[in-house]
Amino acid sequence: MRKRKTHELLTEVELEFMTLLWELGDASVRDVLSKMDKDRNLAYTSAATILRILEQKGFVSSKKDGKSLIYSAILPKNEYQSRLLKDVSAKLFDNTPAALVATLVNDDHLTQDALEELRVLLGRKLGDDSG
Amino acid sequence: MRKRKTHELLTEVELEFMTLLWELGDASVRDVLSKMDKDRNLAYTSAATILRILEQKGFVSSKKDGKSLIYSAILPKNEYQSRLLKDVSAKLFDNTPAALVATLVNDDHLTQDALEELRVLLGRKLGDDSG
DNA sequence: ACTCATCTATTAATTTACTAGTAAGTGGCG
DNA sequence: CGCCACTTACTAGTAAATTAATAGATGAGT
Repeated sequence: MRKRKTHELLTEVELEFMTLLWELGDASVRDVLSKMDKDRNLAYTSAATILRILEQKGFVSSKKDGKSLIYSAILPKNEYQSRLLKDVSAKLFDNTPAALVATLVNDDHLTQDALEELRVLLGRKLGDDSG
Repeated sequence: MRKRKTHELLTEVELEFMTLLWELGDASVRDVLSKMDKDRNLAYTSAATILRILEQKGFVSSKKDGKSLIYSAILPKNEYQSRLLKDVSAKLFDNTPAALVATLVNDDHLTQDALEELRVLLGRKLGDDSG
């Protein structure tokens, strides 16, 4: 038997929908569909199903408005960002976030400006720029 | 129809096996099994299946040694680390790695030492900029 | 109130992931 | 050689993820 999933992480499609909800705030099925790429071509009922599943899993809530449901995210985006990074850090970076950042920094995806931004951020976190 | 997967990212169990292979270097099915937690209780044939699948997907290679196969990782760990972070950055941080790091840094999972480590790292990167 | 467009809920089909059993093959050793 | 422990290959079964069709409910306009 496989272990029962705990629903702490979003699946691919669930993340796609949550991203839209995070941007939209409150949104109906129709709203979410409208915000998708046209070439996504997802059936209305499919979108409705995904949103219902997200609600079952506790990621979003819904309230009735006329005959339709208005969904909104319960799980905040920044909280999920933290959660995922924690998972990635544990699974692939030996629980050493510094190693994770090192990979990013050394991977020349970062512009000089981004690096500067990070230094400012770190400086603030470390208290001041001395020592 | 669903889109066919491209096999660029590892599944949960595949990552578990790759992690062991990265540590072991060359390894037989038996070797990998031995390195697992005892309470994992995975059948020998299950492990053999996972490794064969990893080979089909091109993540590992194998060579015959006596009657058994010796597997070794083709995909280097650091390359996969980069690949995954790129994916996470794109899907959840708007392709802005600095935002990703900001989340980590602000999440007080980081010890003071880890923060120091990061500053050193950044200093080095910002120091030897040549352009 | 009736119609109808639109919505939700249920069900189903397909694919992938994971696990393991069965069968078939092979090397080593008496 | 012939046995046997062990290995790989094949097959199957279950669960989760994704998509969508069908059926049932309901609000809005006439």
